[in-house]
Amino acid sequence: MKLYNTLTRKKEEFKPLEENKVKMYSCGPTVYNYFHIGNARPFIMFDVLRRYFEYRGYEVSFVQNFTDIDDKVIKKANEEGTTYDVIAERYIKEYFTDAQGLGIKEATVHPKATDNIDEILDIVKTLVDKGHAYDVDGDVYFRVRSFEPYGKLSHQPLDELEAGARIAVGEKKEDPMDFALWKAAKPGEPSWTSPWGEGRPGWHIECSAMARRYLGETIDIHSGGVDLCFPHHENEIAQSEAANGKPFANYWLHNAFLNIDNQKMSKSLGNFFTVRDAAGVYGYDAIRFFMLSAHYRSPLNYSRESLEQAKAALERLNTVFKNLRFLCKNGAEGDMLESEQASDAKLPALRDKFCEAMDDDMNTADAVAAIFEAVREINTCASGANVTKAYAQKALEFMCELCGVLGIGDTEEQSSGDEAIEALIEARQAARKAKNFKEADRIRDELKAQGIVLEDTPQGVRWHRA
RNA sequence: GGCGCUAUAGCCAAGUGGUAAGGCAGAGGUCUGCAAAACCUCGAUUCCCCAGUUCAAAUCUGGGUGGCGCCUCCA
Repeated sequence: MKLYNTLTRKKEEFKPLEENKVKMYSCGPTVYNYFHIGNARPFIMFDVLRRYFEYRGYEVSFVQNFTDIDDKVIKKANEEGTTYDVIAERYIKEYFTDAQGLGIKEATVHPKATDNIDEILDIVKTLVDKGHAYDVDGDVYFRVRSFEPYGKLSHQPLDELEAGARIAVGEKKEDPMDFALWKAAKPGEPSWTSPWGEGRPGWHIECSAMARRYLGETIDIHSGGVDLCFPHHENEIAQSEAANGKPFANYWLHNAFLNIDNQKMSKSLGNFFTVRDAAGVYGYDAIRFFMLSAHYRSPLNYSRESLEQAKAALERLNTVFKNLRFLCKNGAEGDMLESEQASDAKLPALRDKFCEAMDDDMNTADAVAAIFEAVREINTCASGANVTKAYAQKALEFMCELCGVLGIGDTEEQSSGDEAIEALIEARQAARKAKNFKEADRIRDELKAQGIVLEDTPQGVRWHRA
């Protein structure tokens, strides 16, 4: 599998540290609100990467943190007259609600920054001891000039960065580029005891600490949004490598931004959407499908039209699942027909196409295309009057396999039994048999009013909720 | 100023040296009592513009134009 590595700016063959194992760390949300549609992109895309590794037989350790202490969390707590941990717990819960809706699997570990203060302090102490950090009035800063490779991820020469850096009034740093590892407590703020007095961790250090604690000093893959490349990820590298004396992550993956109507999402432009809101309009599954329709490193534009197109495409996909499940119950008994064997024999090539796409830096757009080629093949074959259960079963397994990797489509069967509906369908069938189409259509309309859509097939009546 | 990304049919979007995937929308047809779903057919002689390299370029090079991002604790 090839992955584009921001560190080298090249697609590279993925080679794990340990055979058949992958250690991944992905930057998670700051829990002070519902997460927004832009946050959803890395969550979904790196979930797909994780699923694909698992599909290919890797044992994946996937860590995604919750930033539960930071200015925004504290601000929200103050606004509500409560404490940071109440806010954090609430939005961690809400994260899981949205993540589950979007089909994002739980990480192996979802650590919180505040559960890792000891690990954080351990790294800060090491950095101070080694001369990479210094304390001023209870703050501790990382001395960027002491880490020679600084800038290797964002490919920015330090002097150029420095030219753009803003020096705040009352700045205590030795150098404008230095960043906070530990912040002295301000009155009324939550704090923890440290060798430099009461305080709380800076933002960047938590990821270095949690990655090391749960995955080790060197990990395979670190991922996140492209905006985190600098300074967040650059700083993580500086902290981890200066402290541990080892490479931090072998592969750095960054997803491109999600724009809203071709503009950057921002509160001031009024184009800020939470996943919760968007899901209410289009459904979680359409949002996920939409994300997969483009390559993760290409900018993607969120618009009403795009989401509606995604929803329509997903319906086509889900119709296949409905049809195949129906045929598994109502199809013909016996061995596959010759035409079905021929169709079945075409599927492995499409699986290969799917994998080739995924192997090429996780090209989900191409992978989805391969799935739709399979959809056409299966629909064509499964449209006759003599479709066998055997073929429907094999086709369904194939679809579940590929769609399962991407986490799209109705790969799980929905329970649908409803006697009242079945009775009406029977009555309509009797009317149709008697050529009483007026009555048959009346019953169909009656069901339609209840959101039940009927479809007549050679194998009988198939129905689903609209 | 520094570092990058991007421009493909009405729309979304792959393809990055060998003659344009897939989806949505649209038109016609088949099937159906009528529907629905599905299937078939139709759509870029062409990939922002100009020049160049090559037997061959959407794909490489140079120039231009448009859009966007990072360099401010934003995924």
